[in-house]
Amino acid sequence: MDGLTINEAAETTGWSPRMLRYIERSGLIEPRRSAAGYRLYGPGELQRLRTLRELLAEHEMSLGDVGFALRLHREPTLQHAVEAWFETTPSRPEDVPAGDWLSWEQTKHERLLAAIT
Amino acid sequence: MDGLTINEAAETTGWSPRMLRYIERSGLIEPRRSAAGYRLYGPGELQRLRTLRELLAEHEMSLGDVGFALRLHREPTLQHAVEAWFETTPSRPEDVPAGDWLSWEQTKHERLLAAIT
DNA sequence: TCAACCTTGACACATCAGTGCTAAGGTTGA
DNA sequence: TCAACCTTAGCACTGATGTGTCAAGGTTGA
Repeated sequence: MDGLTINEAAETTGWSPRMLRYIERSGLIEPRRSAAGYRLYGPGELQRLRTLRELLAEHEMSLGDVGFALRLHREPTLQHAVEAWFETTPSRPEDVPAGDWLSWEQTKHERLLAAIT
Repeated sequence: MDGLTINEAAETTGWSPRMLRYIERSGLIEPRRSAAGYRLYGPGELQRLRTLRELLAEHEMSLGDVGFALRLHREPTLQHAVEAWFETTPSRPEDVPAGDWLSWEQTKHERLLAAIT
């Protein structure tokens, strides 16, 4: 059975066995299994587990954040959508002649009317 | 007072006023303020608010996720750290002569001993 | 002036993330 | 064989997210 079992991996990485299972369910690090279903952690997994701890500690982020970064990494569509949102400039009153966009956005009363309709 | 007030912005974007304040505290969209401190949403903010809703709905993600993506966008250091973690290959037993890494990782008993010491 | 709006602060509640622990049952190796 | 390990499932608790609502007090505009 080459590879460390969950308790051994926990010992050498500093995570608790409980968290190793949780990290696995989060899709971050999925060790292979022995014939009987035991988790077997190889050197690669152990390294990823150790650096994962540093990553979280040094950059004030959560497992969920890493999980999302992984999604961005694997889903180009998602990455593009998010970047497109960033491109939506925070404010550009020049796009529309001054004072004009407000009328386009409708006046308060017209909007209320529209809401009722 | 050019710009929509919070309730007006809520009406046209579909968010509740409560959520607009929440989104602001999350650092996602921060409207400018009038002299008296009223939030004033311009066309840019309104657009971002609308597209934000679509982004969340269409990609099964949370405001926290967008916030983290924004951090990645603004902190190259963080982005590099995360990418470096992804590079840590999920498993590469070839790096070390077969059966060797296990001894390097110490045997179970040696590790237990080390743990006590 | 005064109704209708705005502000911040706080209570409340559901859901999820993170984490520990126990239970019931299978695996392993000296 | 049997102690020591593994598995999944589930209860439980803290803290954060997401969201509503109410209170006390300032702003605005007809």
